[in-house]
Amino acid sequence: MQIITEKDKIIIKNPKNFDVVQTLECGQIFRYVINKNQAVVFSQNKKAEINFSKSQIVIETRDVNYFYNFFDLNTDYGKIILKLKDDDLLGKAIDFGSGIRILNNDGFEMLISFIISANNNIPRIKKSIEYLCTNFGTNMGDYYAFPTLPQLKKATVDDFLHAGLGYRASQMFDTVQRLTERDLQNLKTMSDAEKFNFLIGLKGVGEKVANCVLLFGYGVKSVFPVDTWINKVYNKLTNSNETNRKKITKQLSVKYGELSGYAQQYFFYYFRSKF
DNA sequence: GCCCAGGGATGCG
DNA sequence: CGCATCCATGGG
Repeated sequence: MQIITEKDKIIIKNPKNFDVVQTLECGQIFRYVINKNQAVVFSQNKKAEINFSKSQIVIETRDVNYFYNFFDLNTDYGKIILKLKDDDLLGKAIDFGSGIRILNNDGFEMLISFIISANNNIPRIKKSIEYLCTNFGTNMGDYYAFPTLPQLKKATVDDFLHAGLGYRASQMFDTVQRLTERDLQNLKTMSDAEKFNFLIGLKGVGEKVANCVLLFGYGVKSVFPVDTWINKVYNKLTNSNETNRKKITKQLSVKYGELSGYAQQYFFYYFRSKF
């Protein structure tokens, strides 16, 4: 595929391993709208409008550099797929979702989003996040930005309840109040293990949520988040009835190593779509 | 009414 | 440690 960048536009001709719908609907992002051959995607305070067809993807945005990296356009997914495709379990999932790319999203936005995601469903997660944006994020004119940490510190437990967080409201309040902007800066310089340990120390963050934040918010591809779907996948593929997600997480991340995050997304998208 | 959703916190042994 | 139970909320 050929990538051409202009002042406020990224043009991708003959896209390979880049399917806009698959990339947006594989569960890694909650702020987007798809309408036929168009999509709008939000990250932090930024927006990108996308027109796509089989032969071309055009991304229009005021933040070309940001979204070039956001859509991971420096990564060769053909190579990744080549390494993973031999795997006995993964072949079909990759055939089904070969256009998935793992977005380089914002760490704080992923942290808040995936705290909300715990024991929740995607439509409701989207609603809650939308509520937080419109009530605490900056008005950008035709949309609201994702709230910054200082903005979200103004939210009360009741606000989080109104956002539909349920029992996660108090956890969210605790974490938002405790987090400092220095923490967010420090996170960027920590090792992967240090990041993980810091994250699971926060209320509402366990192993799965921490791994999602690492994978989608900090570009750590060696983690394998195990949710209810991956749990089902694992049991189906191994013909078992394992419920210990820690065991599953360890086994799968050992099996797929540095490519765990990619493998996880192919599995998740395939099984959630088909079953 | 029951079961489920991109699970985590808590308590108990 | 490992394990069971509980947790708001909305949709099917």
